[in-house]
Formats: sequence, structure tokens, C-alpha cells
Amino acid sequence: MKNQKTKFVILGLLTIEPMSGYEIKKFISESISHFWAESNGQLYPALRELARQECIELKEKKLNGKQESHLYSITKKGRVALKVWLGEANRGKSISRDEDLLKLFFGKSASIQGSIALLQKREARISDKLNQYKEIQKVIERHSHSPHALYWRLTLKNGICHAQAELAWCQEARAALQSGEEQ
Amino acid sequence: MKNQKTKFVILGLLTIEPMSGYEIKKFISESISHFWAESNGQLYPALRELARQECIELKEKKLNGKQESHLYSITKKGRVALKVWLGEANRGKSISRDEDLLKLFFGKSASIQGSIALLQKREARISDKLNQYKEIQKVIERHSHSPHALYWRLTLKNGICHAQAELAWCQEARAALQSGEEQ
DNA sequence: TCTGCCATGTAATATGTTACATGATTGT
DNA sequence: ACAATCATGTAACATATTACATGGCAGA
Repeated sequence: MKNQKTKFVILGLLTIEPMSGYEIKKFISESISHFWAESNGQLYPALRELARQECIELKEKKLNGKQESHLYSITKKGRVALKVWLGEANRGKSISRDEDLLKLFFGKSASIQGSIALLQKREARISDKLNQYKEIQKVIERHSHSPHALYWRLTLKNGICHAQAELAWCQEARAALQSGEEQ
Repeated sequence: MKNQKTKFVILGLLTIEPMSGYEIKKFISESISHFWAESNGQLYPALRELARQECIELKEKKLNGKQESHLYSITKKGRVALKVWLGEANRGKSISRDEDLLKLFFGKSASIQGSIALLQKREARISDKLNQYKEIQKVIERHSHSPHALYWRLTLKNGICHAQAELAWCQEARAALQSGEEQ
């Protein structure tokens, strides 16, 4: 079977409420983008295959004017499949590839200024991330009575913890490079 | 051009000392595996292409007995290419896909016990990681007079910071789930 | 009119892993 | 003898991004 993960993301999101492909993408970017991403090239084929497998069904073909939007909802079969996957142990090796760290690791071959600049940019990016998290926080609080909210807060908190740890490290690392530079 | 990143990893590592493909893989697993991985299917073709581009050269064909090992070293052209890449800003979106977090996010559709178990396994994995970091620490201290050591310590510290943040989060998250379970 | 968002989708390309093939060397 | 590690490599597969194509709708 192909596109394993993508399919489970879709199933999971459809337990919240019926959504269209477009809404799924938007939801991802507004809630789990800090640890998960999907592109159109994966999303739409996966939607089709899930429908073919009867794990989701077309609930409604909205036609606002002439514009069509396919609203999918999860089926019983889909819920079962999701639950099975949730219960499975992850053989996952989370592929982590951090290009910044790679460049810093090779810092001896670069200029100290270059490495410092890299860290500054990283710091700026992490700060942006923390701001994005505040947006996600708002989304969650809008659903604060939902039975999902507890889990959403936990995953968000994970992102925040790492962002804070990262910021602290960036500052420390930058200080180390700057003191090295003075000598 | 293909295999961009892999090629720069190789170039970077060859600035430390000439290595064979096998040694490169080993070095990766002993030093940067917490933020970078390469498989044979990428490594060997990339070595060939780098050689073709004259960014690396076959320094020595060791023939210990009859077993051959290709010892590559970086060329001037390779050093230039590396330096250019190091100076480039990362358009990088570090693809982060964390299956654990995804499952936790969908925790409402699973059992609380399942989510707690997931967190426990994660905790165990992180603890293992922290132990691996101690091994990396040893490797670094063996090279402590190398001009690379400063940079290596920084990237290692990054891993340690995140692992610690993650452990703390795991415990907190587990506590939150357990108190939720009691009600 | 033009920009930006809504909305679905595909083809080409890039990237990466897995599993295997091959065979030597080293230690028990 | 046997297992582990050294050592290089490939083919098939799996996964993912990019860049487009298409077109409606809303508002300045």
C-alpha cells in the first residue's frame, strides 16, 4: 500500500469534522504544521484511494454557484483503520535532517561570521514559529470544549518546549562563537 | 543536479580526513546521526558523482589482502563547492514528521492507555538517545584539539537540549493524561 | 481589471529506503 | 565452522515536492 501516513492524517482529521481537501490542507497548516506537512501531490491521490477503499465517503458536493467542493466524512471502516494504526507501535525512525546543524557542524570550513549569521537567522525563524504557535493556541481555544482539545494542547506544548530550548541553545551557541572570534 | 545534500555531507566529512564510503557512513552514525542520516543507496552514487565532478579524488586504493577500500580525499574544487554551499542561505523547510505526535494529536480516537504507552516508549527512546550522545561526546573529546571540536560540541549540545526538553515534556504530558484518566 | 483566495488535480522530478548481491577478514 | 564486521554497490520500490493547469468568486 502506498501513502500510508498521509492516509492516516486524513482519517484523523476527518474525525474532527467532515472536510474537503482544501480544508484539510488548511487545517494542517493551522494546527500540526510544526510536526507534519502534506502537499497537494500526496493529499488528493490519497483522498481518492481512501474513498475507493470506503474509508471515507463523499458526504456532499457543495456547489456554491458553480464551484464544487468535495466534502468528505470518515466511515466506520475508516475509524477502524485509524484505530488500528493508532494502536501500532512506531517502527518509525523519524527522519530528521537539519541543514542548519549540518552547516554548523562543518563550521570550520566556513567563516565564523557566516556561522553566527546562520544562527541569527535560525533564531529569527524560531521566534516566528513561537508566534505561529500563538495562532495555533487561538485555534485550540476556539475548540476548547472539544474532546480533542487536551491532545491538541499537548502537541502544541511540545512545539513550544522545543522552540524555547532551541532559542536558548542558539543564544548560547552564538555566544560561544563570538567569544571564539575575539581570540 | 541530484543528491545535493548528500554530496555536501560527504565533502564536509572529507575535510576532517580522507575516508572511504564505509567510514563515512560509520562517522555519520557516530557523530551526526541525531540530525542527519544517509543510506548506501544515496552514499555510493553520490561518491561517484563527486569523483566525476573532481570534487573528490581517489587517494588510495587500499588492498588489505584482497579487500579493496576506496579512500577518497577532497580536492580544491570540492572545498570551493563546500564553502559556497555553507555560505548559502537555507531555503530549507526542514521536513519534520513526527509520527508519535501525530498519533497523540489524534488521541481522542485512541485509548488513553494507548497514548500513555506511546509516551512511555518515546521517553525510553529519548533516554537511549541521551546515552548515545554520551558516546558522541567521547568521540568529540578524542578529537578535542581539532579545530572542528568547537562546532561538534555545539551541534551535540543542540541534540542534548532537545532531548532534555523532550523528556520533560513527555513526563508532563503523561501526567496530564493520567490525571485525565482518573476522572 | 487585477489580486488574492477558494478549490481540485496531475506530471515530472527529486529524494530516500529496503533488500539484496558479493565477498574478504577477524575473532571465538 | 560460524558470526560479526568490513566493504562496495545496485535495483526496485516508496515517498514527496515542484510547478503547473484549470477555473470560480470576492473585493478594491
